[in-house]
Amino acid sequence: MKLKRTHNCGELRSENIGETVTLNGWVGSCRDHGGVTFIDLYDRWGLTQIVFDPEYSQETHKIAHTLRGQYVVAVKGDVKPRPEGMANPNIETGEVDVYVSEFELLNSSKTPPFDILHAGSVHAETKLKYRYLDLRSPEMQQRLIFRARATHMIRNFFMDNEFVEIETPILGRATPEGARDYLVPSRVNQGKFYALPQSPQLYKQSLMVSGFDRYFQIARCFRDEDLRAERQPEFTQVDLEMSFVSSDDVITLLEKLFVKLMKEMKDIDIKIPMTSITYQDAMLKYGSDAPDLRFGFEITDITDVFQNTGFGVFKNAVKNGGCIRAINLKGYSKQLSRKDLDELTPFVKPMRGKGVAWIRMNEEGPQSPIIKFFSEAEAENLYKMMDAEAGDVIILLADTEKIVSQCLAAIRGRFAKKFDLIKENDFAFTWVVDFPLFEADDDGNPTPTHHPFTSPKPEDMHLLDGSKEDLLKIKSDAYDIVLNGSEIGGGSIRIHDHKVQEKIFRILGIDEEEAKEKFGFLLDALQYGAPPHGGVALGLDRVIMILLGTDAIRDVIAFPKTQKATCLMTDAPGTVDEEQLDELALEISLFDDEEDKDDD
RNA sequence: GGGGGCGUGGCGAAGCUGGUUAUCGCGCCGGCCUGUCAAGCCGGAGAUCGCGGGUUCAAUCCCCGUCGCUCCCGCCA
Repeated sequence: MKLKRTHNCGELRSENIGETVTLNGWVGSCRDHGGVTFIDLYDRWGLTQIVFDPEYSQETHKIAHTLRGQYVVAVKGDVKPRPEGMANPNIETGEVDVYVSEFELLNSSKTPPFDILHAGSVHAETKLKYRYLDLRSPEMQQRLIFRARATHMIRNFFMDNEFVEIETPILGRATPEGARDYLVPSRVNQGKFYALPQSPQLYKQSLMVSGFDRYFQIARCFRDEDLRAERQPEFTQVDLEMSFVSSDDVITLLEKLFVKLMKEMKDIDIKIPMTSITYQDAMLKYGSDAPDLRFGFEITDITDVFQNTGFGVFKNAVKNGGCIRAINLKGYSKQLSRKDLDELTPFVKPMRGKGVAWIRMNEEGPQSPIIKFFSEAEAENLYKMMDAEAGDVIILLADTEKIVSQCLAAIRGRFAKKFDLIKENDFAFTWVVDFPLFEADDDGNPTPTHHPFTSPKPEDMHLLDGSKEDLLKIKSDAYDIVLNGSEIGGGSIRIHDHKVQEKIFRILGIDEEEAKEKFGFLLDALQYGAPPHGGVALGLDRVIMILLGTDAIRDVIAFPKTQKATCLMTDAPGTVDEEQLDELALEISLFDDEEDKDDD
C-alpha cells in the first residue's frame, strides 16, 4: 500500500483544518449525489466523512461511485471545514470533511450477509457464523476495547500491590469434585487423560506453599456444563491468592480494586466498605445467595402466622416442613392488573412453584381469592407483619423453603423490571458471608458449598467431629461478591492444616486412597510449611458484562460458543481423522438408542 | 434430560380458520441527482417458505419427526 495513514478515522477536529492527511479504513455508507459524493470512512477509532468533489478532483470523483460498503480504502486529501450549518454534532469528527485528492483501493468486499453497522436484530446464528464481521461493528469493538482496558487496569492494580503474575497449566488432571471436566487424551500416555482446569485452585494453593505470597493470574477456565446467557464453557477468572491473611484482608483489597475499576472505567464512586449480608439473611430476605440490592420488595417469613391455619395449601406447606413467605409490592396496586397477578403462577412453574397467591389492599378492604380461608387473627397478623396499607399488593407463596425462595426471588426481579426500578449505571455491590461449609445433597450427605479446600470458621472447627446435623451447621470462612444480583466472584480462607483437610475429605466420602490419588500433592504440600492463606476468583466476563449493561456473556467474548457449545465460525467441535484416534488409542462408539447403550 | 420462543429472497418482518402471481421495509443491481450524513427519486433482479415424512384434490399454513438459534429449569464444588 502506498497511502499510509497519518491520522485514524476518529481524530480529525477543526484544529486540523488546512492540513493534508491520509486516512485508511472501511467504507460505511455512500451518499452519491451524482455530483458530490459523501462516504463515511470508519475504523475502530471512529468515522470521518470523506468528500469526492468533481470541482476539487475530477480524477478521484470518477472512482467514488464504484465504491461499495466495506471496501477497504486509503485516501489522501485536505481537511476542510463543513459549510455553515452542515456540521454533524453526532460524530466526533463532525466539524470537518476530507476532500479526496489521491485514492488507493486496498481491497474490495463482497456484500456482507448482514448490515454490520445495524446488526442489532440479526439472528445470533448469522452473526456468529460471520463473527469477524459482527466484530467490525463499532458496538462490538467498543465492548472488547472496554474489556481490554479493564483487564489492563486490573493487571496494573495487582502489580502495584506486589502481586506476582504466574501462569498455571492448562493441561491438568481430572478432579472428582465440581463441574464436569473437559478431557484431553494423552498420546504419550495412551488411555490417560488430561483435564482442562475448572479453575487454578490447586495450583495457587501450591504457590502459597512455595512462598509466592500474593499471586494473581488472568486465567482461562473450563467447565463442561450446560450454557446460559451468562455462562460459557470457557471463561476468564481474575484469580488471586495471598498468604498470612484473614478474610478481612482479602475483602479489603478487593474493595480497593473495585473502587479503582468503577472510577476508571465508569467514573463512578462506590462506597466502601461494601455492604455485607449473611447467606442466611440473603436467602430469607431476597430468596437468593446473590441478592439484587438495587430495589426493595424484601421477603418476609409469615409461617408463624399460619401455624394452625385451616387453609389447606398453607396448612400442607407447614405440615411438610415448608414455609410461607411474602413480599409487599408497596403502593403498586394501581399499576397491577388482574392479569399481571394471574400470570405469576405460570411464571413460577419452571421453578417448580405450584401457585402464587395475592392480596390486593383496596381502600374498601382487602381483595383476594384466598382471604376467605383466613381467620380474622391470621389476616390481622399478616397485614401487620407485611406492613400492609391501602394501595399495596401482597404476593404469597407456600412450599418448601427452596422453592419459595427461588420463586419469590424471580418475582422480585420481574416486578423490578416491570416498574422500571432498575436504573442504568446503578451498581449495587455486596458481600455474602457466613455460608454453610456443607450442604446436604439429594441423599442427605454433606457436599461442599464452595469447594473442599474452604476452611471452616475457626469457632466452628470443633463441629467437624460432630454429627451430620452438626456438620451442616458449620460456617465457612468464605465470601462471595455480588453485583446487581449476579455472583461475580467468591473466595475463602483455605485449609492449611493437612489434618483438617484430610478430615474434610473423609466427611465428603473421599477415602484416604482416593484423596491421595487425586490430591496427594496438596496433602503432602500442606505438611511442608504451608502458610495460612486465602484468596478470591472473579468472573471477569460477568464483571465486564454488568459494567457494560449487556445481557449476554457472549457480547463481551470475541469468539463465543452457542448454547450447544459449538462455534459457528470455526465449526468446532469437529470430527478427527482415524489416524489421530489411533495415535491416542481411542475408538468412537455412538449409540443409536437406549437399548444398545444398556447392553454395553 | 425437561419446558418456552424463533426459523419465510442477503437482512429484518407480514402472510398461516389450507387454494393469492407469497407481501412490505432495508440491502443488492441499473438510471437520475452538487451538501448528504442509515441521503432522495425512478426502474429491476432476487424465495426449493430450515430439513424429512404424513393428512389432503391442494400445505408456508394442519399433524409427526428432525436440525439450528435462543431463554429458562435441572446441572454449574
